Amino acid sequence: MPRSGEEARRRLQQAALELYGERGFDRTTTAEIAARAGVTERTFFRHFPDKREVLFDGEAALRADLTRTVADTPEDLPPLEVLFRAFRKAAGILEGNRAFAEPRLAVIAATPALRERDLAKAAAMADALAAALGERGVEDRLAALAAHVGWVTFHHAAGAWIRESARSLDEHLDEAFADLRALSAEAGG
Amino acid sequence: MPRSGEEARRRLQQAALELYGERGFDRTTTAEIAARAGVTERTFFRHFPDKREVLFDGEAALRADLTRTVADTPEDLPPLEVLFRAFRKAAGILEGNRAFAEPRLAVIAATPALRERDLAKAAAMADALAAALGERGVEDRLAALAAHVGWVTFHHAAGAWIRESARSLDEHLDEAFADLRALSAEAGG
DNA sequence: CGGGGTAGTGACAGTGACTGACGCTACGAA
DNA sequence: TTCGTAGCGTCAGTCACTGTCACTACCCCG
Repeated sequence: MPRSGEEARRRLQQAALELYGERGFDRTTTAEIAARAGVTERTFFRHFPDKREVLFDGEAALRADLTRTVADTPEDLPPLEVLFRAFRKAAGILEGNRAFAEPRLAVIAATPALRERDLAKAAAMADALAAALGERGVEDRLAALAAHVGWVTFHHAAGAWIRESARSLDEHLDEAFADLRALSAEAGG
Repeated sequence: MPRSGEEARRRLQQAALELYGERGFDRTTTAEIAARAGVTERTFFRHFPDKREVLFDGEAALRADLTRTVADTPEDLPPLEVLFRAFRKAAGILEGNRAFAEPRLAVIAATPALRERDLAKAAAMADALAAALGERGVEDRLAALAAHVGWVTFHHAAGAWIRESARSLDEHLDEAFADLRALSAEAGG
């Protein structure tokens, strides 16, 4: 029924998130998601390659945004600092999506199949960030390490932000990266 | 046909590995695996929960072996050193399984669905190692970090061992952990 | 204003992963 | 020998996912 295509896509995401939350991922069928979104099952698979991916649609945009920011950061800063600034810049997008992000993380945490996909997305994200750092001249292995560490720190901050509604994602990012610096400092040797 | 149960299991693993290598993971059906192993498709799913898991059967045993070794290491050593010794001790198991390990890694590297599962197994392994370190009195966050870093280093060494047949897994482990120490030393700050 | 291209969709059929239920048989213990 | 059980075969069924074709709303160009 929806004409624009983008609208159907959004309704499918919303319906999937609701149903995964209500009955659990395993006990909801793609046909049910499509029905709640007012389309056919076939249309679901036209928008998303599989039943899991419907919850990870924003990742590509986030990845593009982060890597572009990393590439465009002008100053000659240490790798983790570059990542930190990119995360702070991207935080705004997430802040506006909290109503979607919160139940999303809850469902992922409760579903092994979704945690698996989440790990794969994290690995892809780290690879992309490492490549972006490499473009800045950071040596390969150092870039890879910084990208992985940076991403898990961001992920950690996002989780804390969801659990602790009171403070902003920016504050959680500041705190997480401060903790990281402290950890690194005391781990010397 | 096989009577012991364990024999059917091994034949299913062997058949799956061969077929995944010959036609690729996506183009082999569980029925074909079962047929080559001389059993029914239903029996395949009695031994393995899904089509991917047939390649990850040894992980539980390896995990048990590693955590036990970590727990039993008597001296008061730094966390990464404890892990390093556990890996060296477990290396013997893998050395004897090279004929299985080599094509296995090739298939995993070539198949996104299997890489996803591999990442999940790595995360589970790191969690188990972190818990084992925690039992030794290592502080939680430090244990988690050491476990993750240790596991990726082990994984890295195992990959190098597969690619470079000439040298033993022990040698690759020595080199990987030496590299890790050098990296950590130069990263201070 | 009319006609053709196209993007998004519905309908339908089909494959293959995975599950539940039931019955059979080989084998070890009593 | 008999009985319990573990491993297996068989069958039916659900559901994720795919290929194909036809339809329709919209958009652009004439």
